[in-house]
Amino acid sequence: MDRPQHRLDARAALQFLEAGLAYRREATVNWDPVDQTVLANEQVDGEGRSWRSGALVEKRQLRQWFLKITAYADQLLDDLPKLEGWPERVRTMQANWIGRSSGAELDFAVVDGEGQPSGEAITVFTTRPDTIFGVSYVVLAPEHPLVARLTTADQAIAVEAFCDLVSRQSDQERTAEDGPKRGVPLGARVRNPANGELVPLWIADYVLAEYGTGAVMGVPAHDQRDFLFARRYELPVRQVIIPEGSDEHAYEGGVWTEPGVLIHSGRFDGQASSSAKAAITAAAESEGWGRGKVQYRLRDWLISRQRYWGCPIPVIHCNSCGVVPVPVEQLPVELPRQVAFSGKGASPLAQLEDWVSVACPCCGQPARRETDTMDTFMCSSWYYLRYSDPHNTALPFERSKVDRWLPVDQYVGGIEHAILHLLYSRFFTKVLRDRGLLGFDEPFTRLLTQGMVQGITYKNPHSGRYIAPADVSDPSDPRDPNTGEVLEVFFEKMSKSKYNGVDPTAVIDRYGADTARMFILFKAPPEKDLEWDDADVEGQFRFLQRIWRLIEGAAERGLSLADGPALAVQEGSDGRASSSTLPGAPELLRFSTPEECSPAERELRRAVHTAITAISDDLDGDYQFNTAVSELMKLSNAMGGEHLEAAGLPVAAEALASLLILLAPFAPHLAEELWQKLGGSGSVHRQRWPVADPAALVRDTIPLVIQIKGKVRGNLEVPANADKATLEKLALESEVALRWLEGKAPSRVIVVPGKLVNLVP
RNA sequence: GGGGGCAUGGCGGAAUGGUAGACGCAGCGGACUUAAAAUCCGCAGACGGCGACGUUGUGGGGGUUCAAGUCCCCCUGCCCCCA
Repeated sequence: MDRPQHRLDARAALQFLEAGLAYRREATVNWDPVDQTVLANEQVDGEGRSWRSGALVEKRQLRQWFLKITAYADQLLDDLPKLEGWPERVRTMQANWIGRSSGAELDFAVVDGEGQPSGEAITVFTTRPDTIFGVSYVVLAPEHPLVARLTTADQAIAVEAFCDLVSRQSDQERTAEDGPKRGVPLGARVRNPANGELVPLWIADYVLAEYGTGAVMGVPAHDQRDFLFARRYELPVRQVIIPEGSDEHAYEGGVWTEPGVLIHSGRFDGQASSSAKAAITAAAESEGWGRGKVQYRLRDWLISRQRYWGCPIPVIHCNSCGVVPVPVEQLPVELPRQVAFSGKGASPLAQLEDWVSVACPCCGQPARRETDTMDTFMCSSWYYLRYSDPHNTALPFERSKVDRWLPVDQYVGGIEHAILHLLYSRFFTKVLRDRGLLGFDEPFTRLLTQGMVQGITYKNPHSGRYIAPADVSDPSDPRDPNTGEVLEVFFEKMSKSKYNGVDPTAVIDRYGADTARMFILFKAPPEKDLEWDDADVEGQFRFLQRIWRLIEGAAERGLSLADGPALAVQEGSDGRASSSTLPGAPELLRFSTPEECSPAERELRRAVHTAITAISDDLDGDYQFNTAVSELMKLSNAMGGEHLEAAGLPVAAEALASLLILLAPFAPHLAEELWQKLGGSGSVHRQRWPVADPAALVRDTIPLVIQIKGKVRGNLEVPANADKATLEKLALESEVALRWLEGKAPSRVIVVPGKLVNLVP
């Protein structure tokens, strides 16, 4: 199957191989024993079952391909503050996902039955080296490579049974803080390097092989999970940190995880726990039993998939040359057409001997193709770069083109991509930058995480059944059509099983695309979930009809955009001649001086230019489409009734042209049609965006708010240009002030010009 | 358990520390109509008052300020992410 995208994806993948950022290793993976395939963590439910087969997922060790995203962990974390155009919460989620924590690796020597060193050591990772004197046991992950060797004969059966049990659990189950902590002792002991004590070695479900060193030190007095574990197995709990100013009985029977002061810690007694972390790490380094270590929660990215669909990882395995990249001229690796989908076994590709057998590109000896395909997130991590150079057949993209168009100014996606796609794309960008293929650090300058459309949902609280809205006869008193029970009503993500979906084509057939679009924009801010409400759709439709009647009425009265003085043939700033209205260019509008306008005209112009200001602002920077639509409504209200008729042709034409140009992005079809109806030249979508005329916004008088001790007590119409002293004088003389101050002079007067005067008695 | 976010009329939602509730939906009253729909005009947080107005009000409790939905602290509830 020839897939151009695969050739390009393969090229991208080779970049990682060449950079040394792709590797293969044994990994613990989720294995579905029924479907015989690997599952992603997200595809395993809370009970540890496959989302597809329902089988209990097992842990298996398999050789898989990884991309070394951890090599970029620091950059991915440290560059987050630069992403000022991203929502704070997405940045926080990425920072938490990367999870950089500073701590130490400490070595616990394994001892034999007589307490003598056996020559082996367990290295634990901890963020709390300050608590090492409180260690009462050391725990390995059941998958830890030393488990088998360190298990004593009398524990062997128990250990094997436990490992088998744990392999059936999901990571989430294993590490949940409120879940049971289970484990078994191996029989061996280790020596605490700080105080020489011998403590038992255990394995437990709450320690993961993939995190840190796969081993932790158990400090029950200062870690919640260690505490639960110790209590269950009656292991000692020794407090070594106490809250400052308290004694060692301060939290007996509980856990203290906050900072404090060290006790029972030899030469470190009395130190603050914060400084003891560094001091104990330094001691470990100088004495050779540990070292400072920065640990990440982020794991390398497992990209192997045992699927037919997908781009094959472009390498060939040769017995003498090792892993050899498929030469560029042989890309893409074409997928075979004759495939048996048994649904079982490894990748369907692995069963096709003809396809798998190939000559090594290096030495020509018989070799075998890689049969794993790549995770689909590989493609989505760089597709946007291709848009800068879509017709290039030689390269995925050319640097000059990608540097010209990228990074993406405004990216839009759901919050569900906060970690996966958005983190992978940032990783790709940094790698390709370091390979010299592009010249920027981040792929997306601004990010909008849009909300979901939710549908009205009816549910019978007793039976738990969902009821289709069509079956609810009276929405104001929703009842189950079968039983008559009162239904629960709420808005939820649309889903077939909940009968709460909305068919967009039905809405468009009935009201048109303009209504549907405006409803969506108006109903809620873009980043919020939106509750689909037919009554609101209807309301939006009414608004567009009002505009239609407004324009039609104007056209019937002979108003035209073609012959008003407001229209001037102008050359646009881009040099393209366009005969268009320039409603906002004050130098062109001779009628715009306040003296030449009637009071009604000035009022109308103020409404027009207020709308221009507000809508332009709403479309710039943070997108506030909902308030932009409400400004359109205000403008059309201000043009309704007698208001438009009372204005002369130039002002009326300016108002009409402005309304349609402002409306065009929201209701493009209607705006264009009405533009033609009014005799506008060209297309409404090719007009210059209006610029507000400051002179039109000026008022002679403004309502001044009079506050007495911060409470609004009245209004006063005052000259708009009055200075502070005048405003204070007017306020003090006002009827409101006389009534509330009862003749006494206020002790304090705050004047906010243009807004209010606050008189404090 | 940790981190993040949110909380405003009957509903969706507006409010650079400066008149809370813009705009809309639902509602109520009126006009038009034989009637209904559509349309147009008006009312509308709550409580009190015929009214002018007054009191109160942005989840709860404190604080900063002449002034707090907005800033700070504590609490409650809901949502998301991570364990």
